[in-house]
Amino acid sequence: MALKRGEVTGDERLKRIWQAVAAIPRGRVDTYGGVACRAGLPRRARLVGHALKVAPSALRLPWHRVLAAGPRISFPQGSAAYLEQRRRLEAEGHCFCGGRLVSSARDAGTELDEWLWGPRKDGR
DNA sequence: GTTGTGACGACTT
DNA sequence: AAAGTCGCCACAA
Repeated sequence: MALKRGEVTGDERLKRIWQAVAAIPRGRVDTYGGVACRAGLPRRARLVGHALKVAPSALRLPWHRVLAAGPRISFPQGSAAYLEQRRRLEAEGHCFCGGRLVSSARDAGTELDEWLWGPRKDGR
């Protein structure tokens, strides 16, 4: 309807991204690239950021669990958003050092993949 | 239609 | 290790 270019405005993708973000379990974090990949949109990390920005608060998306590569918070250090995200992450059992998120499991050099989503043997 | 910017990431120098 | 560059795409001016 109403949309030209033979496609939607991207709302479908936004929903997909929101769904992927909502699927992040508590106490777990993911990166923009990871969310994009899970949403079926590889290389669209920026799109994920945009999706989160335009995401309605009514969705109750755990946006604070989405971090930039690093893992670090994408917001400028010291900004309100940065502090809030950090606080929420700490409330879920994460630790922060400087601009970097430090997990107790990561300390030994655990692979980021395992640290992020754990071993998935279903081969998916 | 072009340009710049952005809640990014990966690669290259 | 740090900075620069490119890719990718949506949106505002």
